[in-house]
Amino acid sequence: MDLISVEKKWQNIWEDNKTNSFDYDNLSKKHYVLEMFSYPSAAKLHIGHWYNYAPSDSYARFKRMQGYNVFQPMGFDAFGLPAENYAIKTGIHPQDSTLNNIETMRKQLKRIGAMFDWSADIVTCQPDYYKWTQWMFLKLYENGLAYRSEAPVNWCPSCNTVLANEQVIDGSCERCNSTVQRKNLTQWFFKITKYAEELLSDLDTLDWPEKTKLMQRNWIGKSIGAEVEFNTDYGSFKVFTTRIDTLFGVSYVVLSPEHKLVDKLTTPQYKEAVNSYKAECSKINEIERLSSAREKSGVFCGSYAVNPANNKKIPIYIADYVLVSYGTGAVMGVPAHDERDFEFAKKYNLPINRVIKGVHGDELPFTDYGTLIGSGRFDGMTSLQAMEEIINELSSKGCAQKKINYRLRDWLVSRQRYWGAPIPVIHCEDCKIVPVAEKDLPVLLPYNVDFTPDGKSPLEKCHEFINVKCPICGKPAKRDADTLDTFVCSSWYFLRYPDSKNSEKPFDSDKINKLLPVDKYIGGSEHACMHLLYARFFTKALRDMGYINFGEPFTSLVHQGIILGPDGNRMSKSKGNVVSPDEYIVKYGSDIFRLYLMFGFAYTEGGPWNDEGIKAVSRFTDRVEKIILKQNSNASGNIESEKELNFARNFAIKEIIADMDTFSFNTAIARLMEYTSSLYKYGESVSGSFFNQCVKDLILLIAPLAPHFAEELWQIKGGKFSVFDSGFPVCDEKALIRDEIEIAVQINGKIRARVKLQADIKEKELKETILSLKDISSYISGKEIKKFIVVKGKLVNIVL
RNA sequence: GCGGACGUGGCGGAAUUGGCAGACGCGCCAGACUUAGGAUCUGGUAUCUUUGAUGUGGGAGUUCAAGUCUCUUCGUCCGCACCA
Repeated sequence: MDLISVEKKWQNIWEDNKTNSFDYDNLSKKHYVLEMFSYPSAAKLHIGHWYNYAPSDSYARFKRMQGYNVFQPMGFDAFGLPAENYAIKTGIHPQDSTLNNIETMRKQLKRIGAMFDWSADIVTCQPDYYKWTQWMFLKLYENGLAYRSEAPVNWCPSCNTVLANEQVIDGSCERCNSTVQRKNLTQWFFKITKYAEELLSDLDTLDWPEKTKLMQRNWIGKSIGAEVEFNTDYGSFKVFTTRIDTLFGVSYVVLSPEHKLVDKLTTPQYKEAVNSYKAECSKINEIERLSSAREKSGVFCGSYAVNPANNKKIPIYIADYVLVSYGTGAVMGVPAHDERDFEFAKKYNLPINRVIKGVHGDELPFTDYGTLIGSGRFDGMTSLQAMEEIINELSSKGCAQKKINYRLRDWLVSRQRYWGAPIPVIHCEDCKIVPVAEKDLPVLLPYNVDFTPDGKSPLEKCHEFINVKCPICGKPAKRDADTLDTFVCSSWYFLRYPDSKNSEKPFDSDKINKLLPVDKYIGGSEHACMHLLYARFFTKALRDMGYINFGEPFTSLVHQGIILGPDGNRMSKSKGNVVSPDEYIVKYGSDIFRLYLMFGFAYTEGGPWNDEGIKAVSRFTDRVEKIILKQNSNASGNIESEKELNFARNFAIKEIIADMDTFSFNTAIARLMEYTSSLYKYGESVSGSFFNQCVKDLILLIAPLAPHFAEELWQIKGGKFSVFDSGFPVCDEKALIRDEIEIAVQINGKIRARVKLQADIKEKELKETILSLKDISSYISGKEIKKFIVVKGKLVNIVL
């Protein structure tokens, strides 16, 4: 079969017949299948896109054949840094390069032959989409979920620009190699932490990979503890601790270098040392700062604090292993019972006071729970009792309280860049922050801007954009010059698809409530903690605002693996190991390529590219085609053969259904190969009518996996268009019942014999039969049988 | 460093979730057909000192039974909040 022309033929027929358009009037059996949308940073689809989309489409087609009304849209996540960097390098405007890339990618996506409903297409960089991204911002702001605060950015002093983390290589700017510094800017945040608890607890309701849920749990990082207030001569500060039972062992406290009180607490004598330490810290990133392999460093600030438990004066240090962004930005140092504090105390000769005793183990630091010592009236209590009691006593004095902390931080959404959705806010000297009115959306991103990096947000330099009249007082005012993180665009796109052309609202709530949540979401696991968490946050926020009636966007989630280069490394231009799908599509056609992607890898694992197996898949479709086109005019058939073939057929149906539901495409294809072999083996000895039924099922079974190929064969065999509206085969369980089954016989766990027995044999009879076997009785003679374990229908184990 | 995963023949991978390790395929070997074969078909293929024994990165443990569970160790990969 000339697959290339067959594919073109059916793609046209499907498009003309609107075969893949979603039926909005039949939502009772809807199935929303969503793949993470494409990011058009390069003009071409790479193997990663194919690997994400083609197998997912096979799943979607399978569900459709099972009678579901499948909605499978596609779009483009079109804002972002790479397009802007490309523009800085080449002078080609991000909008031009992006829209061009999208055009090419759309054509290539169509050649996959996936059943994307292109009428629902969205492009996030177009005003009719980002208008509603801005609307989301306004709604979050109205509901107290967006606020401004200072936050550090990576600043390159030589390029005069803010750098993304990815542009910082070993603390230096990727372009000019200068040392990157941290600089505080006032920026917008979304209050995702308000939903920390729900984001955590609702994970239990989701059909997601356990590892992904675990990663999100750890990312949210709930810890239950207490806040304790320490007084100083210059004001008080709080520390967060999960081990308030060790409070009597505190020998110092540490503030993070960015803590608000640092300057106040630093005495003139120590000013110089503290300032130079702070300057050093601003050059190191957080991952390095938290590394426990790095030697701890810190500096005394000259002041002392009072431990509220025992009124002891303890020194206050500034150290970079404490982060402002977590807890209170201050910790109490208990060297005897914490690894990091222990190291720090040894380095700076601070006292190490043991206050917890364990059952065994005298070595310090001792980080387990135990019994209190040296803690006044709390001596003798267990750690757990003491936590309770110490909090009670201190909270009555007003200097401690129970506190739950999350590692999760609020989401910083401001970007000092051009290629993103403008933040719909106006800054007026008198009226302060003025959100743009909904009727004035979208705030259009101007085309003519200078986005070369020179210290200012590109939009700030665009006068016709930045200068406006204040909508309240009419005085000259300025727009916010920053744009939104592209993760904001992708946090709600799944809500837009079902109503993508709505110009009145982001979506129609009734429609969305019927079509969502997404039933199956497929995309890379690298999104486990960010995109997937942000999308969940948006969903919950929109629910609480009353726009939708569900709280989780993605009921079920699957991660595809990564296809690596033939050398086992990630594909990259610089490594020269990029494999392009195009050459294979031209040579074999898209169905063969799709089949190979599904057969050659474990879907969730991926692995190094190797095209040896693609021939095998091609050979397989040839075999399928030949057997399907074979004539069998037998009036009647051999009963044994028909029974065997019927078993093979129904076994394949049953297994393939289970495999398709779990994205286990490689085993589904293996079962199809077995079934095809059975057709070769028994095809000539069965009746013509039975053979035709079997062949028809083969076409239906292969249809989701090789859609054009199957549609063509279906037509040749006289089937009614389309094969995808012809139903998926259903397993006849009766055909799977066998009269005889093989039982493995183990002695002390080792296989010594196999016997064929009647399937319905009674246990007593089975035992007798097995013990009388020649192979077995020789092992047993003269020994006592301690146990006789029967695993029904599989094996027995005789323990001597 | 922290968090998460993975490790099975020469290779890609399977294993009903604790029950016959290596399904299916590639490669290789042998045979058939053929003027011819990098086509097609059939059979074989974990290893070894082969009446048996060993074997799922290494070491220990739980169990009648471990690729699967526990501990430990080595190696590889992903994420770490401004790449998306």
